[in-house]
Amino acid sequence: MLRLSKLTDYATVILSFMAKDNERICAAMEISTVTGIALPTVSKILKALVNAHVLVSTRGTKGGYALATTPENITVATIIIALEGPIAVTECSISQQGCEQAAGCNISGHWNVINRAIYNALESVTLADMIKPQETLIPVASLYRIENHNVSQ
Amino acid sequence: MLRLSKLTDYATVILSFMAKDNERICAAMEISTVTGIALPTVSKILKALVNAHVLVSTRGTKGGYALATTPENITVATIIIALEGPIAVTECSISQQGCEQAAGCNISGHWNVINRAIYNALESVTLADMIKPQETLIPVASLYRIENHNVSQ
DNA sequence: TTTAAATAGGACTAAAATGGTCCTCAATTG
DNA sequence: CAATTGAGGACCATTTTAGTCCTATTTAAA
Repeated sequence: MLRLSKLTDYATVILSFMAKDNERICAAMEISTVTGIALPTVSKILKALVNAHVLVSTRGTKGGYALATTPENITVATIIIALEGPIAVTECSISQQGCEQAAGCNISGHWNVINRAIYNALESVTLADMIKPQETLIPVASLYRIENHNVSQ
Repeated sequence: MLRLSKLTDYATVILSFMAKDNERICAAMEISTVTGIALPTVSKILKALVNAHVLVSTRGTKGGYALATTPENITVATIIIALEGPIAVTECSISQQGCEQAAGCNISGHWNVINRAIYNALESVTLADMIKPQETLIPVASLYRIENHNVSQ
């Protein structure tokens, strides 16, 4: 189903909450209470987001987490990569050593096209978009097809 | 990583082989030999593709599988849906009952935009594209961004 | 200077999804 | 009627994922 993991889903919920009042420092405990996600799980997610430079953290009493930049500059692609690693639909698109399938696998180039398309779609939606009321987004819902898009002249 | 399953990956390999000489009826055994994928696994995939009307089958001696339509009419989206079910990046985009997260989940509408973008990207590549030599595809690799695409007038 | 509150990092366990195999039945051809 | 091939589904083993917990480390405040 091309599903992303629950942790990534949680991450968007957490970040959406933090983006509503950005600049503010939130403790993991507070986020857990507000979102209803268990504290250890929240911690795990926040740590991953710090490693990916989506959040910055301060330790000690009064410490916590805050957005590293404005919600406009945080894309869905960045969030997904932080939690799940590089966006690639097939195994062979990541490890460059190609697949061991003897005969008919010269299709990896085509997967790369698809990967790029998906990546760009995910890169095009930011955290700021996510916290807008839904109505504003609906007109954008009619969408893209590669064959209609005359990119190569 | 937004990965699709191995079975789906195998399916594209199998279909690429079948598309090279379409119209021809291939037995599961033959496909297994050619692709190097174990027979029971090949069978499982072929059955799923028949259920999704991507392939048609004939039983009995001299039976086997053939494409249900031309490679131009079989999209990557169709193949993925056949093996993995509907394309949806989050759980809540499938089950319409919404998530139980108490507070801040009014972002499902935004996921739908992303789902549509991904779906359309996958719908835009056909089996016929997949069996073309890679070179022809590379110019298309510069890609799409929602914000540049003035769809709603 | 001590204490409490907070994150960092990683190990570990349990649960769920996936991959892969196998068995029995049904259909078709020679 | 026998051989070949697909249909359908049950099943197990493995891998992945989710979730928890423990032990530092850092910082602010008492």
